[in-house]
Amino acid sequence: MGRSPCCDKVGLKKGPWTPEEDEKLLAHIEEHGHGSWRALPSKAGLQRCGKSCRLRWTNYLRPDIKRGKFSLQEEQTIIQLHALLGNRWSAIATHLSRRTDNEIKNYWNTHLKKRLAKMGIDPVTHKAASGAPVGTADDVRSAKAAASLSHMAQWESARLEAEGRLARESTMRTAASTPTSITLHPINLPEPTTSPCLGMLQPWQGAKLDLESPTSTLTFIGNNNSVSLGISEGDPTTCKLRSDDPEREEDSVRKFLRQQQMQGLEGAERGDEHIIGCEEPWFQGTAGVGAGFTDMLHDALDCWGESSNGQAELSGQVSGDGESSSSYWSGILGMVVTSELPPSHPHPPAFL
DNA sequence: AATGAATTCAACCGCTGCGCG
DNA sequence: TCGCGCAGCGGTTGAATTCAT
Repeated sequence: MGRSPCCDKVGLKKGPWTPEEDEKLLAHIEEHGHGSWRALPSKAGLQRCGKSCRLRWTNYLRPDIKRGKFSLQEEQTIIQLHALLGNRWSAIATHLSRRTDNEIKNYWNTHLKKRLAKMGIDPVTHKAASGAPVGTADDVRSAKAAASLSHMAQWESARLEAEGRLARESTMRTAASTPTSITLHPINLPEPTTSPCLGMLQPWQGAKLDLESPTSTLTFIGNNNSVSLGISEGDPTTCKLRSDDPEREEDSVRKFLRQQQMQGLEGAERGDEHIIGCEEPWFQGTAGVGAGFTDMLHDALDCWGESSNGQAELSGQVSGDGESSSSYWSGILGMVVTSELPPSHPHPPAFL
């Protein structure tokens, strides 16, 4: 670090791009691809640094960019993903494939953050802000819903981390051309556990490992190794996939994720999968999670809205989407708000 | 109509992670 | 194994635009 910025080179232009520069960059990339960004400016005849060119391309010139107002669905997706991923804009952007990370970041900072704050939700933690009005039964219900959002976010975040790690490793191992889909082979799965700990994961079992997810490039090749999900003895709240052997450990995580997937598939066969108009194909696979979050978020926002000005603003934008709520996820929310959620599971699982 | 405040968003800056020699 | 160079990411800036008075 401490390296001097590439744009410090004398003679390199900074600031807004001119139409002529855009044209040059566009023409060059269309003809040759971007190749090495560092080498591109000289090849394209631009007095810019490669970094600037890359930024201009990815944030503005790329032909597949969707510009303009964000739809309600996109807003929901951003809020959900932000709850799960935090300020990882590029990761969020992969789920809104036609939006750039910069645009999403800007939109969050200028619109969504403020709106959540207005609703009494801390945009950082996605929990009810400390100063949020609480008192009525609805307020209490809202607070619980918000708390559950955060709780779910922790669990899901841990799962996504594990999934992402496996995806990276899997990608390195397979090193195949550019497979973007997962090949699932039938395997012998263990009976679903009745552990109270894993029972907590039931809500996520409706979420399949998505076949098109940009973050899910796993390729599961079936094998007959036994699954051993380590449950910490004496502490049912600690779900830990443990092993002394990294290989077995990875295998366990893989199978754990696959178990969730298979059960999700079973759910789909039963027809109890609900999808709320997610734009991205991959999202449909994980709609259980997304829709659930959406519903819960809506529910929480609705509750707050009844006692705040935020409702008017939000309701004005909510169309018929809310109609297609998931009974599955409503059930989860019901479990939460009626305090059936065991309070003894305060920690997300450690997918180590 | 003028002006200052607020908002938006393209672009920059600095840091991190990864691949390669 | 280590160091370098590169691409990519997230935070920040500031010019342009819109809004309020």
